[in-house]
Amino acid sequence: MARERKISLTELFAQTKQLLLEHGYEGFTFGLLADRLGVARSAIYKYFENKEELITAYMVDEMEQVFEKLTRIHDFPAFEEQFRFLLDLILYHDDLHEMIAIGKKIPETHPKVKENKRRLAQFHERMYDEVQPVIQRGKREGKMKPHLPDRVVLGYIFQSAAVPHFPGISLAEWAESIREIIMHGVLNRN
Amino acid sequence: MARERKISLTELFAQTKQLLLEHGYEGFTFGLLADRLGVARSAIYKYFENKEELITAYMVDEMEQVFEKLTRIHDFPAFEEQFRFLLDLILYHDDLHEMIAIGKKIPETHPKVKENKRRLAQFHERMYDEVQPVIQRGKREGKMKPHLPDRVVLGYIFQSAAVPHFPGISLAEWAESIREIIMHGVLNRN
DNA sequence: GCTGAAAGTGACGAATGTGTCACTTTGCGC
DNA sequence: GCGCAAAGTGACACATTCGTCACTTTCAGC
Repeated sequence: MARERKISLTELFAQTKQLLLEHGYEGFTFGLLADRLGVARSAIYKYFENKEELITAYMVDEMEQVFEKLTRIHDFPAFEEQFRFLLDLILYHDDLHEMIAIGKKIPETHPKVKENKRRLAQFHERMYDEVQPVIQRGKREGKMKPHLPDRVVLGYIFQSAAVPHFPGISLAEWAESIREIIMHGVLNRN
Repeated sequence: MARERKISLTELFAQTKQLLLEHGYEGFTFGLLADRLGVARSAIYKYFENKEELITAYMVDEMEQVFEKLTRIHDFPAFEEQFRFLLDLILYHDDLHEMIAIGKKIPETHPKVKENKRRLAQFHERMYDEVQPVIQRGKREGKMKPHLPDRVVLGYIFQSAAVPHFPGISLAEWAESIREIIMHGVLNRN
């Protein structure tokens, strides 16, 4: 019973992501976004009251997708496979941690923003809950060093996605190297 | 033959760093900085023409200090000590990589900015040149895995500083864990 | 004390971002 | 076709940042 949409939510979130990565949270404006979508700035206000709400909504959406993928970790029977899956998921998702950093800066101006941030924090916890058993299983089976704190191991794996890509080194080679370092370190076994 | 300074360059750079970490490049303004320094905004223009110039100048200053420390790596005779020194330097300098990321966003509006960015890039190269021999020495002495690309190893070590600190885990314990992972990985030797 | 030069101030016009609102456009159900 | 409601537009008032400039303050040397 209404006019056809010019703005697709998918496209809007995609461009939001792009702009956030390029300009950071404070450099993100409705004007920039509207230009990219080929639409008037005021049109975006039909969907989101301000940039805090829009950005947190985008992040919830992104988190949902990643979480969805992550839960498939339980489809693998062996620890080694689970660990490998986790590393792949994170290494080929290298912009997530930047988003997390940006998320921390968003002030809770409106109730909707507060609600979105609450959901984000919840996702974070749920992801941790999902993965920690894998880590503990690795320790229990004697495959992972027991004295390393779980949170540090997870934070470490997560952060590895941010290691810069250098020209001359392919993505696959890069990922393989990072995976090897996480598992066995840079030094030879003495 | 002039009036006493109210603005100290040291203090100015310190607050610049603070503000950059809190608000990012695009959220940094002369107004914010002037407030923190207890000075009029226009006073800062006596020293820097705009924020690009100020920020790049600060970064050059910071880089100089880090580089200065880094060169002491050659004071250590053994590879193990050099490697340990490198890790300590980076792990206890955990905001550097954020600065690098910010540096990439700065547009070259003025000649002075261009010059500063040139010097920054040069520092980057010089730091790499300083450390690469250590990596190669480790490989030559059979202590480091030869198939890992030098740049990935260095990028990796550098990036490790960004692993988040969790409450309940002391800085020392954190650093010790990270160091262990970099050297030998998270898995037990099968 | 007078002077000159560096240090700092306050106010201005220009540019950009924000949120809102009256308005137009579009398409579905009747 | 008519009407209605959702989608999108353009302009307005307000706030913030930017760079500049004429001005005042301070202090060292004469």
